[in-house]
Amino acid sequence: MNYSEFKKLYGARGRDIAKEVYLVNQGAMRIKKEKTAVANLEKILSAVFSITYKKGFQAMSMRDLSLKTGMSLGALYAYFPGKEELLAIIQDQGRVMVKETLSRFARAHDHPLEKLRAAIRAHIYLSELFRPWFYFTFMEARNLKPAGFEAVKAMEEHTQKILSDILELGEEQGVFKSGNHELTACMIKALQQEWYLKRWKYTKQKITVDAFTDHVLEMVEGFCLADDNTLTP
Amino acid sequence: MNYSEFKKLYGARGRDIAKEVYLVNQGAMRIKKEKTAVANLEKILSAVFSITYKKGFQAMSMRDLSLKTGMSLGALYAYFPGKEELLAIIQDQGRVMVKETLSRFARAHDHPLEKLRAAIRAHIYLSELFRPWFYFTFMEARNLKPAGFEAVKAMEEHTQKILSDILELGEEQGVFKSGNHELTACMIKALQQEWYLKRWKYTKQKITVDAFTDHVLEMVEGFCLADDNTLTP
DNA sequence: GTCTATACACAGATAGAC
DNA sequence: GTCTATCTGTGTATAGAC
Repeated sequence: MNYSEFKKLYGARGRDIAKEVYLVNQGAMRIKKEKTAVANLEKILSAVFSITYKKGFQAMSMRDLSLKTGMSLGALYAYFPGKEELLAIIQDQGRVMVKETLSRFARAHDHPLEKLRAAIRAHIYLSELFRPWFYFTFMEARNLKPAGFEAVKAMEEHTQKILSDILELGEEQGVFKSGNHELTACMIKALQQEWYLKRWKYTKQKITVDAFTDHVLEMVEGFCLADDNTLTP
Repeated sequence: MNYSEFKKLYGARGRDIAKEVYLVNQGAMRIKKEKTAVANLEKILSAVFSITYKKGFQAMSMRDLSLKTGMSLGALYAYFPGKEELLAIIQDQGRVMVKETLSRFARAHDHPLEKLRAAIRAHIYLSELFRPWFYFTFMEARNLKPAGFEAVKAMEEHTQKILSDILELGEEQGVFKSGNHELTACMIKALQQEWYLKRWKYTKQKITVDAFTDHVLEMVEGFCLADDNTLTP
C-alpha cells in the first residue's frame, strides 16, 4: 500500500472528526443544532492548528482565534468552557482517532514482517493525513494538566507496545533477531515522529512520504531481520 | 569512549557558558562587574530551563523568573533588554556551544566508520550533558523571530551535512553501502533527537545514555555497512 | 446562536529611590 | 546593582442586547 491508496481509505475520516468532537462534548456546549455546531467546530479546529503551528497554543489568544474563525469571542465560548478545555478536547479527540485507526491494522496480517511493515506504514501515513493533529499533540502536550499529560504518555507506550509485541512474535518465529525489542520500538517511533516534527525539511528536500517510509522500513528491516531470513515480499 | 569519559572531558564547559553569555552580550547589559554578572546569569539560565521545561517559554512570566532566581523584576532587566531578547540569547549561545564542541570531533578519526561512530556518540552525549539547552532549542524555536528560526534550521542542516559527508566518504572507500545519504542522515538525527525529547521514557525504563547510544549505533551500522565489510573495532 | 461591550487579572516593561 | 511601585497593554472570560 502506498500513501495515495491509504488516503482513499481513510481520508474521509477527517471530515467526521468535527462531528465526533460535537457528539462527545455535546453536554458542555450551548449549541443545540448539530449542523451549525459541526460546521463551526471545523472552522475552530482548523484555525487552532493554523495559528498554533507557528507560535504555540499558549501564545494563541482567544482574540486571534476569533479573528481567524470570523466568530466573536462570545460565540466561541458557546463551544467550549475555556481555552484550557479546548486544548484538552483537541488532545483527547486526536488520541481516540489515532488509536482507532491503528487498531484496524493490528490484525490485518499474519507474518511478523508483514505486520511490522503495515504497522510502521500505517503510523507514518496517518501522521501525514492528520499532520496538524500529530504535531499539535506532541508540541502542546506539556500545556496539559497532569492527567492529560499522563494520557499522552500512556498513548506513547501503547503504540510502542504494538511494535515491540510484533518484534517479540517475530523473534519467536525466527523471523527477527533477538535483542532489546523495547528499545528498538523506541527507535522506530523516533523515526516515525521525525516525519511530522520536521516537515519543513522534507518539503524543502522534496522527499515524499512514500520515499521517507520506504527508507524507514529499509533501515528497520536491515536491523531486525534474522541473517538467514530472506526478504519476503 | 563512554559517557562518563565524555563528561570528564567536556563537563567543565558547562560552567563557562554563563561567562560566554556575558562576554558576548556585555554591550547590552547594565552590569559592569563580571563576577556578579556571571553568577546571576547562571541563576537566570537555570531558572529559565527549570520553568520552561514544564510550561514553555511563552507561559513563563517575568514574575515567575523573578521568583525562581530570587532577583527582582528591575534587576532582571539589567541583564537583558526584554523577554524576547532573552530567548534569542539562549538560543544563540546554545547553537555556538554545540557547533564548537562537535567541530572538535570532526577530524579526530580517519576511518569513515570511526568517524561516523564518533559523530553520533558525541552528539548524543552532548545532548545528555546539555540536555536543557537541547530541549529548549527544539521546543522554543518557533517562538523566535524569522531570522532566529532560520538559524535553527541552518544548524539542523549543518549537523545533517556532517553525517551525510561521512556516509559519502565511506561509500567512496567501500565501507558503506550506496544509498540516499541525505535521508539516512535525517534518520540518524531523528534517533539522536529522541534521547533528549523523550527523556521521561528512558528514565522510566531505566535505559542509560550508553545503552541508548549503543543501540543507535547498532541500528545505523546494520543499515549502512557494506555487506563485505567486517565490523572493525 | 451570535454579537458588542466590558470586567478584572496579569503580562512586560520602566522610573526612581536606595 | 538592586529594589519597590507603577504604567500600560493585553489576556481570558462573561453579561446582556439582539
